[in-house]
Amino acid sequence: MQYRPTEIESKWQQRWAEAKVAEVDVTAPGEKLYMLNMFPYPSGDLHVGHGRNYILGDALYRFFRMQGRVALNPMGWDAFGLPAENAAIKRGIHPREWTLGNIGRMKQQFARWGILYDWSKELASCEPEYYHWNQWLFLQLYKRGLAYRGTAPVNWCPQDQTVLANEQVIDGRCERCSAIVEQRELSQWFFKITAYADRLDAGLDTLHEWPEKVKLMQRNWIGRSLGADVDFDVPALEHPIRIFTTRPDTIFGATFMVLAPEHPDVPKLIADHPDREAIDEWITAVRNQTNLERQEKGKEGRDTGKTAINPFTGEPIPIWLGNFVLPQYGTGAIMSVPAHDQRDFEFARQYGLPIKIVVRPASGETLDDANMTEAFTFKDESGVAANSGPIDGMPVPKAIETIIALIEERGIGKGTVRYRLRDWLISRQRYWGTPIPMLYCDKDGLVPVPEEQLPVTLPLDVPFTGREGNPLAKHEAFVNATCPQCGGPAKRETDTMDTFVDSSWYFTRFITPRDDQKIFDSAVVNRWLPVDQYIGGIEHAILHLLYARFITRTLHDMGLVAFEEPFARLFNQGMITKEGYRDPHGSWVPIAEVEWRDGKPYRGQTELTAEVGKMSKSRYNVVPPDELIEKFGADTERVYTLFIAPPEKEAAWSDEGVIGAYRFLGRVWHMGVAIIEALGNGQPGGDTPRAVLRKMHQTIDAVTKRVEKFEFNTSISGLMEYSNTLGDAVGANAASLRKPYEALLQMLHPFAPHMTEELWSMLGNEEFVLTSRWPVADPALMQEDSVVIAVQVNGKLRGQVEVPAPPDEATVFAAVFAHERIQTWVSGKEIVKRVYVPGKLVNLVVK
RNA sequence: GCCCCGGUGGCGAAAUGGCAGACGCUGCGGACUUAAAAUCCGCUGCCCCGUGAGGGGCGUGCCGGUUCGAGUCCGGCCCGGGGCACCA
Repeated sequence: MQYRPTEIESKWQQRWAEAKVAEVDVTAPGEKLYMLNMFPYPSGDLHVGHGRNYILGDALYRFFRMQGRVALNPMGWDAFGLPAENAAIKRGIHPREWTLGNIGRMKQQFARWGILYDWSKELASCEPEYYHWNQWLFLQLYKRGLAYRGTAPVNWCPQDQTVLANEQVIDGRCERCSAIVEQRELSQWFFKITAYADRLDAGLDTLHEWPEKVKLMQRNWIGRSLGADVDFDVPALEHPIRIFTTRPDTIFGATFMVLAPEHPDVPKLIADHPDREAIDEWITAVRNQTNLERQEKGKEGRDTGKTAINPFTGEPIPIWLGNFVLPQYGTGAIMSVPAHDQRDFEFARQYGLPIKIVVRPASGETLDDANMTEAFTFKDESGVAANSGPIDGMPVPKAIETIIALIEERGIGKGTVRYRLRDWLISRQRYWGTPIPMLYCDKDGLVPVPEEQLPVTLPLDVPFTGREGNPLAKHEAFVNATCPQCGGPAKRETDTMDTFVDSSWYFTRFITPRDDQKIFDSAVVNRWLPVDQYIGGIEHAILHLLYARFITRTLHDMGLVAFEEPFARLFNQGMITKEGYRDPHGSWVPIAEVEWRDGKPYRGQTELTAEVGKMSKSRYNVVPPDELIEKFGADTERVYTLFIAPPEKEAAWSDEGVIGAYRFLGRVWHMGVAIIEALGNGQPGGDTPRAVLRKMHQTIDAVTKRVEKFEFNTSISGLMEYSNTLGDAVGANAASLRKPYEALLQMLHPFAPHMTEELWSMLGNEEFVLTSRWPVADPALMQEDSVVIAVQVNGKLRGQVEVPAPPDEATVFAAVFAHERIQTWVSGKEIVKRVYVPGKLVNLVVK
């Protein structure tokens, strides 16, 4: 009987769907487990790289449900976003139609992979039933002052014709389309995530089951800095200028001050400057530069001709303007300590400003201040304050503490904490998103849409003409509304929300997705959340995961949820890459067009370069699952995908490697057929051989531990080993292997669910997915009959002896001395203490 | 520049401080076949000695340290990947 995966798989997929096996009653008793894969953007077709993500989640889900947990595994769609709108412009399909079509195809693909989702909980963020609550959430934040409209320099993507959040700008380019982002001064909607900076930072310490890497990235992004705000008197102004520094201990070395060109005091300071026009011109030029251009240009500055008084030395220091001082961070003004800050040092050298050393090495080593090539940055006890009056001789940390106390005493400033994090810009000048529920009334100004009027429905009948701004703004019926306060005419806000708003709370909605009275039921949500296991790509380390942590805290503060962290355990799977080919001009060559000559890739007469990279259509290196499943079955793809490498690692897809997984499943299949035949022949069962039983319990023990640790690759290799053991035994007495074989099927089920389900029923058992449990290892039966003891003398292997298990000391001694090649010996790790024989040190190592 | 994470056969990778390379791919040899595919069996880190059974040496990026014993722990380098980047 041949292994025919295709027939088996469609049969069971249909059966699982009909029986709704994954549907969960959220009020049912039992030990809950909330599994979640990050809900995908419905971009259309899924390739094997996407598959890794969902297969991994499904394997884990099946494992947990076999362990008796009430496991919820929902799936939905992050369905708003730019690609749908671009498709509409390019191909004349409505974004909604395009999105829903893609969702249909992706659902089919999930089914073909044998993935069990609770489809009764399905949601799509583009439907009014969902974005209604997105708008409701916005209003709650608005009420609490956490959503506000403000004017600020923002990132503008000229390609996508919209503003972007800081998190969506990568190396000065748009995350989505790679166009160079421009700075524009615009009035926009923000969420006040900075109000939660301290809690978002502190909360990271409680996330013990998150990858360190992700926590570190978030920590860097939030950028908590401890320091001090200090006022410097400025004779030319009526008020002092406040600076922020993380190194107040170096204040005696502050030899000049630098302001951002945007600093509010600048116009006054340069008002009577002889080169005022030139400086103004320079300021305008700097303001119009993108961050990228500023950095490329290097440091540039202008002297204002005015001075500030260093509050500790009492000396006047020049005030400069500098393009490297950021207006948005700190106070937009810095004290420059060129001796101990690299940027200040470079600036001082460039403009010939004085450098004064005020920290020296604790080691007593002297510093050569005449030939400095870089700043001496002592951040810890390795440095002590020098030339610094009251703090002279203090190690840096102590000096910081003391000087802050002095600053506060004198009333010229205070110790402060600053964050790099900036408010989350959530408005987008695009159509396909959640309308922001706000109105502009000539009389009442900015007016929120009353909750009972929600949802503000996104009109579907809009023209998609291309690049002339947001089509929503041209929809008269949408734009013109009535002011709920005065009853007069009002205009609707036409900006829509960043889709990251949609995804920052969807995990709470999955519990009660059809509730049309409220966003969710707090009691039920508090039972099911936090999510026990969250799975997704590392690309969301900052964006989605930070926003979700923020919004969850706001929900907590509204009294809607009891927890502050939405995801207890996080796992980031690695990408699947595939070799692709480029011609000498750099264009990608479809794999089908590559010819091989002397082991080298060619197209026509040109030799090609092989490259390994992310699968994408533009690279022509996508492996679609269809053919693969047609030929080998979804179980093979699942097993191969999990076996290929540790799941957190990037892995290169190998078409040859797939065959190994297929052969393995084939062997398991044929072994099963042989056992079933033997049982059917009335062959006496007989006792399972001890060695097989032992291997079974050892394997159960090992595989259980490995799956819990996400070590799917070694779980599968363990099962291969075990199956090889069974394969060797099957010739002797197949009928005696029923139990050990069933254990193999049980452990293999999360990886190859269809085949194991089929064999399970061929063995006459009840439906697997509904009844079977994960096997439990018996430690007593794992014990070996004998133990091999390696005898080492001075680290060299001298021989081996075998004694019955468990080994006792006397037997080991006797056996070792009886061994012809061993005259002396000593200690091992587990049984014996170390023993010294005259002149030699010998070890016993228990294996 | 700062901060992380890696470096083991031809390839993907295993290895609570205890016989490095499990498991799989590739390759080679064989069985089956008219033939091929598929399948099954054997070998497969490198070098040397031996006709053979077998034996010996070297091996986890480099240098050093701890230890009876190091891929694993410690110190210093080299190389690769990732994150942040005028954040004061």
